Amino acid sequence: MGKPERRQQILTVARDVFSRRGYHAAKIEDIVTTAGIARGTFYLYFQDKRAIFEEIVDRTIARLGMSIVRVDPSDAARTVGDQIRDNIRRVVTILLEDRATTKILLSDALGVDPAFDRKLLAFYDELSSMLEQSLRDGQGLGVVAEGDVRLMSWLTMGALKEALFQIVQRGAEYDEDRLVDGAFAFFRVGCLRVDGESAGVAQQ
Amino acid sequence: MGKPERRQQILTVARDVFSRRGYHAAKIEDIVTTAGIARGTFYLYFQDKRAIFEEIVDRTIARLGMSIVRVDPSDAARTVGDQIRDNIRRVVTILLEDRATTKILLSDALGVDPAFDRKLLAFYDELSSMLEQSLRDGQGLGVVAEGDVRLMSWLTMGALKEALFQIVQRGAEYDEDRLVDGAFAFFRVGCLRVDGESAGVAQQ
DNA sequence: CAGTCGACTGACACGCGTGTCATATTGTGC
DNA sequence: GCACAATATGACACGCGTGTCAGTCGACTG
Repeated sequence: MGKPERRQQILTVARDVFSRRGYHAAKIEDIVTTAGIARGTFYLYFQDKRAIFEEIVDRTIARLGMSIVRVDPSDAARTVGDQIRDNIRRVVTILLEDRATTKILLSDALGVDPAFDRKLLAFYDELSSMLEQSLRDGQGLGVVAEGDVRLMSWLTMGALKEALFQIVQRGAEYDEDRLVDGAFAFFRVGCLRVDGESAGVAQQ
Repeated sequence: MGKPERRQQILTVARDVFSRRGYHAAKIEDIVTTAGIARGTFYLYFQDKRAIFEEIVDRTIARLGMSIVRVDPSDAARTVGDQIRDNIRRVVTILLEDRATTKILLSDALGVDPAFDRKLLAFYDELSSMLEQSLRDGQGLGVVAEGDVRLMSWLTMGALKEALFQIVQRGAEYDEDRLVDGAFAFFRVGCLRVDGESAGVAQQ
């Protein structure tokens, strides 16, 4: 087996092991025996456990980062709603494509080590800021509800994260379109239909 | 110091250490030195590291479980909307009350060990099922939008979890009312205002 | 066939953190 | 101020997983 193939093989095996056991419970021994190689071979290809983990997660993070396209309200071809929906779809597609990595990203990636935590939180921050800015722009255009955009961006990100986590966590099949449309509808009109009857104070 | 006080002291210190360092990075040594006691003393009060962690998390989980009250549509005094808002408020109050524990619960609790993971996931499942059932009931009453209730319950839970996580993670002050009202508004009417213009397929 | 080189091997040493236990210290009733 | 229990101590042994490195193997070369 050539060097690049071996490297890729170890990466794939490691991804599955991390996904199954979680970062801390996953032993190099597990990866090595599953891959059918010796302990030492692993260290010819990766510096250490953290390095291979980081590489696995980084790939998906990078793809996610690329997948989000700024909404252009002046685009005559695609409505703002459709552009938003497309963003959701791209994120969902990437994350459902490689479920093992998604599970790692959404449940084990935090708590690996302080430096990596910072990196991951920085990524989420970046996403969140981008979303926040988009929402603010949207408010100016009247396509986003009034209110705290920072909170909205958290709520939005969290909603999608949890849905994707549940789907990959349970290994359940779940139709991509169903998820994208369901999430989009949720962001567009919420889920409660209690308008008018609530005696609560209106926000803002 | 009496036995119960000492026990409580260790619990409090441990909570802070877990919150700061995360489960795996937190050493018994850290807890013990912070509490100003000897290593052996710790083991007089708790069986092991996992046991004290579990006790910390269990408390909050139990409180959360108790805090959610079934919505009663026939209640003349409180509208359905207000009852839902109250549920959100109770959850938020509990989780913002003890931010250290909330941070542990929302970022470190998964990946501690397989048995504990199952337990935690079972709890989330329970919450999710309860919510799902409520949403289904709500659909019957016309106060919940049509659509996949399971997905809605994930989106809802995730939205709240992320918002709370971000707040405690950053140690940011965030007004409880602002959060409750913002989240409620989000669940009620979403955040996008792109009605009519979207050429996308309507869900369901 | 000897020589060289890259890929692979796996026994082992090392560090680290946990949990124990024999001992010390503190507190209490008489 | 003694006896005895309750509480606390911390050096230590143990297990475990990581990362290393001296050495094997086979392929290719002149």
